[in-house]
Amino acid sequence: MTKAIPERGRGRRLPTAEELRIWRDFVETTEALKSRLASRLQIESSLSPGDYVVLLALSEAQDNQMRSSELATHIGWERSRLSHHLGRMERRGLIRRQECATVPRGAEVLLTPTGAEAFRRSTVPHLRAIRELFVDAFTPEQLLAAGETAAALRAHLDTHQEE
Amino acid sequence: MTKAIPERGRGRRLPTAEELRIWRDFVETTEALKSRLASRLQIESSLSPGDYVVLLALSEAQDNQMRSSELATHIGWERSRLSHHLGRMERRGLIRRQECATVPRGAEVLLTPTGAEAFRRSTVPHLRAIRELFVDAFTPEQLLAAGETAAALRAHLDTHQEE
DNA sequence: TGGGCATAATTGACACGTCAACCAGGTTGG
DNA sequence: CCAACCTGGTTGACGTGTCAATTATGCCCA
Repeated sequence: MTKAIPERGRGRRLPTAEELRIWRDFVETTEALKSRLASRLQIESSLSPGDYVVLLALSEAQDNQMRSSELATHIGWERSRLSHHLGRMERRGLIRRQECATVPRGAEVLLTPTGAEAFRRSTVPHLRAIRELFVDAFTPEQLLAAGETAAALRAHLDTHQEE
Repeated sequence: MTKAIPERGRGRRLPTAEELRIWRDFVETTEALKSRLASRLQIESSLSPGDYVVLLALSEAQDNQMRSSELATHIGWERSRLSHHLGRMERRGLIRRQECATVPRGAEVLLTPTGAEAFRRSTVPHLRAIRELFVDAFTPEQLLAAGETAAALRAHLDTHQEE
């Protein structure tokens, strides 16, 4: 059945002009959204999106601290990326790293008072920006549709892992 | 009418948990999509997404060349970003820059045979990847919905320029 | 006992982006 | 005339991300 068109089946088909237009619109727009939010966060709180996710995770963690690789899996980052980022955050006094008592060679990442305060001050403006730039872009139905778009995409990407 | 709830009108409302969930899903997924496509392009053609858009623009340009700042506005990049990127592409022999005859202080960017060939070899695999990773994630209706999501978002971002 | 292995994390090299500063060459107005 | 500005473009500094290599530590087992 799927072989009805022998040499040009689904596996070889290229996107139509319309599909490509949607694709371009989609990437460009999400790109713009990301950068607008990043710049708001930077201006209002002197934090990058990366800083924010790290601070958020630590704020919600037991004792405001977490093992480095747990943190990495929790926020879905590669260890090396996290390591670089923690280095920069440590320089700015937002977090601290110390030897982990229980795990050999483990590093405990912990929120400093400075970091906790920076996060606390950033949340409301950041959430407001998310509402203004993202949520308010849609009607309630459109927002649900956006959620379903994301869900479909995610499911597809998850099942089609790189071989 | 919009003042029905005096002190907590639209201007102050924060996203609900559900809105936030959708938001996070949306950014994370688009992020993953972008990186998956970039890595396919890299593996299959040794090009970055940036390379691709530059090469695409030049391929479609008159005589395979374009003034630097025209190119920048055409693909929607800042001049400085383009300048840096062209430097890297020039090092790899994909493009060349030369003085512009007509415009004082103008730089003409032109496709080299190497660049043209690299682009030619990259298109089909790249389009295929777009179909596999993006288009095939959706039913036709979902794809349209994704297009409308992008359109609504873009319209919103355009009208709400940074003040 | 002493290789090999696995795990946890860091490091270095390099691509990419942004921001601000800078460098030409006009044009323009006091 | 020349200073003030505008345009086109580059540069440097720095934050960010990926990949591959490296370091440190414990474990397993021949």
